[in-house]
Amino acid sequence: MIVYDHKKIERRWREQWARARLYQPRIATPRVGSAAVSGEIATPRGKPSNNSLRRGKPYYNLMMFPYPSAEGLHVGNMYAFTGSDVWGRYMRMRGFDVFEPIGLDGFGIHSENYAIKVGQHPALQAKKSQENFYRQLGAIGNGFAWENRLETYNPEYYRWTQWIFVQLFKAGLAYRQEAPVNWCPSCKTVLADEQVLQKEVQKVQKVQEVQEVRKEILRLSGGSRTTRSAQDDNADLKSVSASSSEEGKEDTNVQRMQKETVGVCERCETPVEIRKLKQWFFRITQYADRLLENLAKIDWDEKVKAAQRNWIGKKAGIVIKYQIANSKNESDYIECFTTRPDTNFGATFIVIAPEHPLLQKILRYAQDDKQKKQIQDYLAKSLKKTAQERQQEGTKKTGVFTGFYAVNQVNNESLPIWISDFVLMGVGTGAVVGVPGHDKRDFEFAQAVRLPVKRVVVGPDGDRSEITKISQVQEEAGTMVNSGFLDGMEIQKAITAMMDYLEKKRWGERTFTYHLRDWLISRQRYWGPPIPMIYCKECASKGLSWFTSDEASQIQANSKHQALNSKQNLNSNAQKSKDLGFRIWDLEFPASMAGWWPVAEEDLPVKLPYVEDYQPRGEGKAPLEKAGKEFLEVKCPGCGARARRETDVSDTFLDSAWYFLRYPSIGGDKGNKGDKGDEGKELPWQPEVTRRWLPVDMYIGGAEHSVLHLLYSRFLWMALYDMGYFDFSASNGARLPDGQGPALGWEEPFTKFRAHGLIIKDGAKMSKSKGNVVTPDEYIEKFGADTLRMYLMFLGPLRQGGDFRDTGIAGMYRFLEKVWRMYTEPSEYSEDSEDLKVRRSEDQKVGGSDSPNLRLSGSLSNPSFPRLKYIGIKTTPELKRKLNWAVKRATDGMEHLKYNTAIAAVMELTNKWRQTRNEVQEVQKVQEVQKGNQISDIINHKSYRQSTEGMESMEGIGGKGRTGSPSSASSPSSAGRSSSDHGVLSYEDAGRVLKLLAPFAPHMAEELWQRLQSTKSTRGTRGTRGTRSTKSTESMEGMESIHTQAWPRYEEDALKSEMVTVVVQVNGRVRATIEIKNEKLKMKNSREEVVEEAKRNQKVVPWLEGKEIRKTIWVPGKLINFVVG
RNA sequence: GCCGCGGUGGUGAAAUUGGCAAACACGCAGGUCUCAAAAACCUGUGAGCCUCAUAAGCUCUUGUGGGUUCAACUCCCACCCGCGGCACCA
Repeated sequence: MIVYDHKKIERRWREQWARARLYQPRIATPRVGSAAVSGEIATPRGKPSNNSLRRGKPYYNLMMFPYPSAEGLHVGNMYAFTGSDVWGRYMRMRGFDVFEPIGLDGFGIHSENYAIKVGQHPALQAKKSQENFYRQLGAIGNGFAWENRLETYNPEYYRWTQWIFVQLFKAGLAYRQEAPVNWCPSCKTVLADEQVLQKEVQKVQKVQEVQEVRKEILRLSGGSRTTRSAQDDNADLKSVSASSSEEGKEDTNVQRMQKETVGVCERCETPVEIRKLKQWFFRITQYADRLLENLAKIDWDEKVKAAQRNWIGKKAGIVIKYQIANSKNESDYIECFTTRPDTNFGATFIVIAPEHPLLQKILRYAQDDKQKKQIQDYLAKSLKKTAQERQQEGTKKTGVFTGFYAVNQVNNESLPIWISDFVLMGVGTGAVVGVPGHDKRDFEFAQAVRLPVKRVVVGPDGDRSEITKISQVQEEAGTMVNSGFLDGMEIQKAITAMMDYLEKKRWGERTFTYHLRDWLISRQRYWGPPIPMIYCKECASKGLSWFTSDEASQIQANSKHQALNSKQNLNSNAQKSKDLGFRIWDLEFPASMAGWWPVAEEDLPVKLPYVEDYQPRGEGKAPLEKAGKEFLEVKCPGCGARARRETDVSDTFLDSAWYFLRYPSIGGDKGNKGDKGDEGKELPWQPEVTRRWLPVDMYIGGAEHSVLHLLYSRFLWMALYDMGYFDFSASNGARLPDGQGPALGWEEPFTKFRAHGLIIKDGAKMSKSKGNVVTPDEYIEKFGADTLRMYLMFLGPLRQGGDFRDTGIAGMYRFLEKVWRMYTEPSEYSEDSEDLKVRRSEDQKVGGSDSPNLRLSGSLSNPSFPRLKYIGIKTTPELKRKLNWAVKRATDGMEHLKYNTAIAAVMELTNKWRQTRNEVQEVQKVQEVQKGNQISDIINHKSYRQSTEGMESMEGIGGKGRTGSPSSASSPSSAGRSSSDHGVLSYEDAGRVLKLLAPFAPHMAEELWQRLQSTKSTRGTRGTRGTRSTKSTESMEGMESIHTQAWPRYEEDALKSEMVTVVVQVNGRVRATIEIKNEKLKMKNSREEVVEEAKRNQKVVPWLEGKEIRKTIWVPGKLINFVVG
């Protein structure tokens, strides 16, 4: 017997596949007369093969590329890649020309930090990592299109990353601004909002804070009735403390419970600080609405869509203007955004953020020096605080009165204007109208600084009393009171009524707020693409920039930026654009852009210079500041004066936001070059190729990129689309599975997205600190990639992840060994029966003709024909049915990414196959013994008779096999033909089983498939194309890979057994099962007959005895339920 | 607090349209083979009860409590727990 040598097999096939370019799809549209069209190698040229799937429609199967930052890939990565590859292989077998590219996201902080850690220059480290990662990625046996790989640090790639930056700049979607930004003191760089995580930390409270909390507890427990002074509170506290015997307990309790959340760096978990720096931003907020609305139309995991909705955070509300009371100037007003204008009659104050622009005026006009000093002190204190400190203070409110009042025009009341750092400038308008009666946060502030509380809503509890406790603050539901024209209305109705009223009076304007902020691009780091911008002092002093150039006005004149220029794309973010000094839709000159010029497209890439001292310095200075004159000094593209390059590099997420666009256009006869666009300009992608392959059909990746990568990619795609860089209009909806284009008119880059789950190890999360990171290498070495793939996919649904345990993988190896044996184990019965000898000679006469009889008889003329134990000429009917069942279940499992069920189906099938074979063997043994003289005994043997009956009517899939007896697993009814048939599954069907296995265990499936094919070809049976040698397992020449074969089909009819099991219930409880003939169900009175049979059933009778059957439920072919009383 | 996903044997899990809960595995137990072990193969394996025992049978069981239905892991209502996202968001 041949041993299953996984190492040899896997190495061999990986080489063969590469040589045959099996996984290189036909990237370009086929050209007439072209001999060497990519991906056509495996098919004999000029001879179209109906078995060839290489002409299928394009299918772009994308997996998130890895960042090669650490020691290598672990089994978690392996899990994800395999999951994606299984899908790709399945789609290939479904007839698509599948493109499954791979690359490395090697630029960026991940890789740089790792390089710093191991003390290696990032450029050198990248080479090492690249080698290691590609080796690992090769070892897992995925069907990658290796010729199309890319690395983000390759100048040929980042040339185009920079190109994209330039395009966004020219479209007004990139801008530079001083802004408070998240600063990681450890990574010494700024972070996008998305890169700051909220982390809960345990914090032991200081005594002072404990007292604050205790005060609150006293209030909550009803200790105080009315708003009181701090002195009162203290007095109260003392007396209670003195009388309380449980004081100590309470203290520790408070200490234990205290938890805080801090913003930390996504990579190193260092608490983030806030700094003000001049930075480049991408105007993603301009796309907030489209990014939000399109979510409803794309086929993505709900989880990911929800995360994006949360992140975009659109809320409807109204901006209300409050006039400053003691100012005659009409432009002196405060704008407050609120979602709850219904409570406006309950407003008792206004609070503004310490960064609010109005404060400049307030300080200028403030009369009282003492108050001015107070304000300045407070501002100094709170502006010094980091966001982290502001947040850590939690619900503890502080504030200072400005001395100014605003007018609430709905009731002409004066609202004192306060400053507090709980109000954030970045949220809404940076000013809040305080309704302490119906907002818990406002209530806390009112209590802290002793402002009045007014009730305007009566909640469902009916409480109409004065609001003195936070538990009385009604936020959600109720009826309006003390609110003039709103009285008696439910709050929802009142919101609308008040909005209508305010808009009519022109005191307010309906609008939306968004949580989404513009995308911060600048990084003061080394390992990234230099931002391709040039700053010219000369131009700056004259107020010149690219936006004043001829090119800019040309673009403005015949703008392609349709969507950006159209009114309908404006939203409340227009407000923010205005604040920045320019609007993109009319390309008004932006003041902050003075002196800035993009590097000309033909001068790209701006190569990252080699800098010895690449480590981040902090203080907002980039390592490239040390790059030397050759890099830093450059001629101004505008005036020709000496100018300076930007030294920041761009965010890693920009590298990965467009890589899927690049993949198809790499390689082939184009090499790594771009292509001429419609206007003769070079583009990062070949328009024809892009039309053919994009958008991505299936994207699989981690849920951790729900907002970062996936949102940025969508934004970039939309922006480029709006700029007119993709033209799908004339193309190819036809390439999609159902001949439909995406519902969105190609506005989205990823038609389908699925998030894979995570792999844990023995119940614990894998992490370097725990030292339980599992690398695939050792398992591939020991068990092979096929076993590891199978094991990982069998753990559970792909979206769910699973727990990696060593015992489980050994079990999977056993399974594959079993399968191996079934395809290689020779039959122990070498003697031919008389019957077979006769047929043999007949076959020899027929020779190689295409007689259909050949299939049934099988030519045994070649002495090398391996006679296998488990594979023969015919498939027994019961196995045929099981095969159909398994195909159905496996197909279903594939479609829903529940690979575990697909594998289980194949397992069941092979179990059945072996079991059936064992039963046949029993018969054969009997025959061997009784050979010749006791034939009649054999013929009378029950199972032999049954099986021959079955064989006669069986023909191909969907054949009307019959077992002639109730099918129960233990009876030997499924025994195949006697000794003339050495096996119970036909060669065709054995091939079908391999096909089901092929996506999971691609190497073994290929090996066994080729063995099976060579066997067939030496037998001279049908299915041979071209000449095949018995050496074909050594070479793919002239062979067709199993991976381009059609996925098996199943026939509904073939699933039906002769006998059907009907469950008999009494009052919903199973009491018996009865077997009836399938045919019986088709008869007119089948119901009556089956019900009668059920009633007579021995096991059912006692349950019906003496009871009246009130109702009988009949689910045809499945179940009977007697309802008795 | 809001949004999303989930909760089924000792473990990973399965259950298609509301129709036999626990398929397929892992683990465990027993057996065959063996001087022995490993491997391989076979058998058993949700819990409880009845029974001398066997055969068979009965009851219970899908986070909790209700409901709809002849019938609920599946649908509805309320709640609990876990994971993930957002959050002094106005």
